[in-house]
This record gives sequence, structure tokens and C-alpha cells, in this order.
Amino acid sequence: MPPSDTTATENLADNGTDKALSAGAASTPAFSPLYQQIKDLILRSLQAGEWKPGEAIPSEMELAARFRVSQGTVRKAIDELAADNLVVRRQGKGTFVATHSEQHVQYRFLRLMPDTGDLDSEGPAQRTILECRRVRAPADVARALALRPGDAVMQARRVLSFSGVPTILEDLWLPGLPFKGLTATQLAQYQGPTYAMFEVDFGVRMVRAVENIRAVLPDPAQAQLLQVTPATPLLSVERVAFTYNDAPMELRRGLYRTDSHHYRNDLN
Amino acid sequence: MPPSDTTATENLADNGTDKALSAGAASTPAFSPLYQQIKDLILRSLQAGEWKPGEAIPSEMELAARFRVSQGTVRKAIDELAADNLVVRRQGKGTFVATHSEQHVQYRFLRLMPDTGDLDSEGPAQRTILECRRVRAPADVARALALRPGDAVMQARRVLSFSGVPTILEDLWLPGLPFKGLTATQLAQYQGPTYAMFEVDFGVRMVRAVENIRAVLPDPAQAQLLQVTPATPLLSVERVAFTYNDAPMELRRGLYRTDSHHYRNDLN
DNA sequence: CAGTGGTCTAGACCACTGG
DNA sequence: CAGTGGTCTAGACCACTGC
Repeated sequence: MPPSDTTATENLADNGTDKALSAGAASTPAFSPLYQQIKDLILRSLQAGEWKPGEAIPSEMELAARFRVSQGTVRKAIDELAADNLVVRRQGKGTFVATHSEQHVQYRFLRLMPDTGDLDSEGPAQRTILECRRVRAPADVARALALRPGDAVMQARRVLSFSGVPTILEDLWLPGLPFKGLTATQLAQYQGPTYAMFEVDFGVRMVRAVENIRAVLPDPAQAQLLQVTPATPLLSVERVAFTYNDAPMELRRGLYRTDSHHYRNDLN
Repeated sequence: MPPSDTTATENLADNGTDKALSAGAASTPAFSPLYQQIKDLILRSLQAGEWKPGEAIPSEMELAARFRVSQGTVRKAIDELAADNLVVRRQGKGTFVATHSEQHVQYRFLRLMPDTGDLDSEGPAQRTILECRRVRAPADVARALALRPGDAVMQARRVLSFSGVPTILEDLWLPGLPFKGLTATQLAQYQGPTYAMFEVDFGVRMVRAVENIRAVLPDPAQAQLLQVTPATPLLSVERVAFTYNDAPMELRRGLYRTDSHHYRNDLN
């Protein structure tokens, strides 16, 4: 138990009778339930890498003991973390840090589906890396990644093909510091989702993302790479992916062919 | 309390000691926790219209008494209904049947956002109804709506404009029986979301939807209605909306201009 | 079998709403 | 003030996993 943990728990109730529900500092009038504080503490540990993706976090009883709260309170905290896909519960086994590897759906963020057939009846996508280099961030990229214009970023371009048909042309932009040393070989060779490779090789876990979608026409170069005519309408999908803390960690600009695939979205 | 309610509760635990967690019939080996059974019962009441959209459902204590379970079990059932957006909890007031009227976000299912500015800084969309008539369902429409080809359906076509700019061209297909009597006037005059009108005038509440998105070029007629050239790429958004029971109740084919708007999607 | 998460209960108290 | 949902606890038991 690191000393930072002790500091962090000081604001919590230290027995079952007198509760300290409000945050310790008098400057924060905001009420925060205990389970939320517990959730934040666990979140901080996840962020700090106390448990790696795929590993089990301590059992509910252990966490309850550590934070001096009841199991039910820890349970509610973990319930929310599970709802946020940060953690996965497995009855009889434990609670595990979510990972983009070994996920029941192989591509958690890819919403492109073949028009006929199931999820990945096409098998895995073939990746062709066209480019991977270190460059200075253009203004728009810098803004999206919360960097200063001119900061170093890794930029990669690749084509994903399904059943031999080039279907997705993507440009990836990654902040230079955490992704220092990224190579085309890495992008090409890694088996499994690219985000899984980011976890393993760079310790960066993507937690959520936002996509902005438009219909566009490709320029001649893009058309050639996707083997379509410049008059073929394509889906432009601009994605910003975030780690913990809502820190943007990737800007991805994709062009999707939708002649035999479609972008699927479930609205609740 | 209708007599059907008594029948429905017979399978539940009738005191705190001996639980009857599994479904009553021996033919169902599936284990179902009590709170799930409660959830299903409440769901059935919602479906049956025991409480109308916007109305309060009974308090947790009342429901606990009615079903002979603890408040905590009812709470967990309602929590899931709230997570599914079927019900809205308001502390100090009660739990209310969700409705497309008076919703904090006015267009729950419309993901098109202006490139600049906030949600509805543009004000409400102007609706132009081009068509509204009773027709026989083509094969593809019938399939989407779980009808037989040739069954009667209502078909409507409209243009939505933002700040005077025609932006969305939509074709709506609705099953003829529940939507008998739908008129263009109704579609044009109703203040608020169309789905709110469906609740009020037809008792049909849309609960979830699925959208399939592609990039397409408009045919000449479509281009003219949206005031774009036939070479302008557009988003094709095909939506199927469902009521309770996952019964499809609407097929909507939309063409979205994305020159000053974009389709936004949050990935978790 | 012990250990994990999952369900259920009963009771206490808190925060918010409205009369 | 009474009534609502929201939090927290303590303890019991169930279902699942793996040794």
C-alpha cells in the first residue's frame, strides 16, 4: 500500500458511524457520495497503472477493507466502472482491468459492418502501412490532441482491406511523447486490434472516443488507394480517442467505402 | 389493480424467507434473479399503458409492497429501467415514464449537429411535408417492419431545414394499423419531436433504434429537394425504430447534407 | 472446498421536493 | 412537514470458478 493511498483515503469515513460524505476541503460545496469517492480512488489506481490491463483488481472485500467502507459501497463503485467499460466483472473469478486484447468483440470502436453476414465473418482485416513518421503537428491536429502547433506527433497512414478489397483509408495522429518510437513494422505486424498494441507497447489505454461523420468525395490520391473513382461518395470518419482523464491521445481520419459495408449505430 | 397483476405476481417470493427465484414453470431452466422478474413485470405494465408517458409510476415502497419484495430489489429493477431510458428518476418527486416530449435533449435520436455552435442554437427545424399517404408495403419495407409485403403502411416524405437551409430529406414508413389516420397536417403542425406526437396521438412510444449509414449521391429529384447538385455526397441514414418488445414501428430513410453539419457518435 | 462476484433483505439516515 | 428517491451498512445466502 503506497503512502499516496493513505493520503487519498483520509477524506473517507473511518468507521461505520460518523460519515464524512462531503469532500474534505471546505472550498468544495459539492456533495459527493462515498461510492463516488471510492470510484475515483480506484480510477486513480487504474490510471496510475497499479493493475495492468487484463489483471485482476483486488476483491470487493479487500477493497472494502482498504477503504474502510462496506462491500456494498465498493460494489456500487465497481458497478459504475464496469458500466464505463473500464473494468470487467467475472463471477467466481474476480474483477479485471478492461483491455482491447482478448475482448469478446474484436473491434470495439469500429462500427463498419459488412452488408451481409455476421460480425467478423470476413476474418481479420489486412493492414497495409503506407507511412509512419515523426512530424510537427499542424494546427488542427494540435488542437484535437491538446498540443501546441509544431509539437512532435507520430503520423501514420494505412489501408485496411476486407477479403482483399481496400475498404478503409486511415490517417493516425498520435502525440509524440507517449508514442515515441512507433514504427510501421509495429503497426503492420501486431496481431489484434491496434489499441491493444498501444496498451502493450506504450502503456496507453483508449477508454472512449468521439466520431464526427460526413459524406465526402475522395481526392485522386485517396481514390486510387481505395481503388474507386473520384466520383465515389465515401464516409469521412474523424475520431478522437481518449485515455483516462479525458485526455485526447489519438486523432484518426478515416475514409470508409460503403459499397459493401455500412456504418452501424445503435441508438438508446 | 387489475386481476392480471395478481396472476403475474404468483411466481414471486411471497415472504422474506423462502424465495422462489426460478421461474414458476419447470420448463424454464433459466435462472432469473428476482429483480429481473420485477423489472419484467414493471415493463409489462409500461407496455400495457398502466401509466402513461410523463406520469409517475408508483413509489419504490408501493411497488415493493405490491410485489412482496424489499425496496432494494425494486430499486435495482428500476435502476435498469432507468439505464434503458424507459423511465426517469427524479429525487424527491418520483419515477416517471420516459417521454419524447419535455426531454432535456429535444431530439434524442437525431445525431446531426451543426459544425459550429451548440446543440440547438439553430432553433427548431422547419418541417415541410411533401407527402403523406397510405400505400402497400414494398418487400424491403415490409421486411424491416415485420409485415407481409402488400400490407398497408403509411408513407410520408418531408424536408427538414435549419436556418432556412434544407438539410434532411426523409421518407418515413409506418405500419398501417397503429398509425391509421396519420395526416400531413399532423406531421407539420405538431410542436416538438415527431416521436412525441406518435406517443400522444397514436400511443406508440419509440424506445430504441438502429441506424445504418452510408455515403451516397442523390438522384436528380433528391438533389433538387435538398438544393444541391447531384454530385454532392450525402449521408444515407436508414433507421429502424422499435417500441417495447423490440417490435419495429418505423422505417426511416434519410439523406443528410453534411456541408455545415456532421453526424456525431460517442463510442464507449 | 474456499474465494469470488451476485442477489436479497432490513433498517438507518441523507438530500431533495412540494405543500 | 411528509413523501420521494439516494446512500450506506451488516449480514445472509446463492451461483460460479478453480483447486
